[in-house]
Amino acid sequence: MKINCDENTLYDVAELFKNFSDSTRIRILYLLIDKERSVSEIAELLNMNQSAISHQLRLLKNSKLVRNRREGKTIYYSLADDHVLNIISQGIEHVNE
Amino acid sequence: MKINCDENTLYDVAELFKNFSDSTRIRILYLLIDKERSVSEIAELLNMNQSAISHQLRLLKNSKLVRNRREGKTIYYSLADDHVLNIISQGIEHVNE
DNA sequence: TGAACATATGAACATCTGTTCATATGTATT
DNA sequence: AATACATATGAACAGATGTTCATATGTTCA
Repeated sequence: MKINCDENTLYDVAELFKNFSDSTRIRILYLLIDKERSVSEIAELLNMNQSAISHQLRLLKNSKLVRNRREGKTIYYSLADDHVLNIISQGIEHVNE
Repeated sequence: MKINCDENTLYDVAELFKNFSDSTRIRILYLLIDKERSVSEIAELLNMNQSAISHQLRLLKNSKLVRNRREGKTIYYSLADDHVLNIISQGIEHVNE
């Protein structure tokens, strides 16, 4: 495999992986592989408070790894694209060896 | 793609990605894609001091992402396996879109 | 053995990060 | 409009992280 990229790209890559480097965020992303979920649902599943989840979702949103949509009072988050899934599954593969 | 893993695995995955989430470390890894390199060579290429590089190499070594071998006074580091390359190139791909 | 060189290591420090708490914003219902 | 509910946000705090400095370790060669 041939790779070529400049230094700025590598900074961006580091930023990208930062999203996956925290257990809360990666567990959130993992939950979203299944289906879209509301903030409170995620909070409950991870047994964490709503604010913590909300803060992390904002980071993921800013990095364009998740999207959201409002339905009444509830906001549903979902994965932005397949890349996210691919990155996570590659990580899981690496760990399971 | 179907994924199934337990919570502990996700913690490990977060640990794995932590290695790629710092620009110094990812630039080190990127340099090692080419070929093995000594600590001082890496330090010079990244324009950083030897100690900083050495500390980061230790982290990468502990995570088994790099290996090293001694040749006289010099210690050469290289990527541990293709996974590392795969993860980086996937990150670059994602960023270049 | 002593000097020179390459790397590793521990302590100290500043910065970054994740969580909590309190509260604000936005929506639905009465 | 008032209340209840879901989410977002800012401040504060503790703990983690990355770099630097000083120095230790390990190797080679004279």
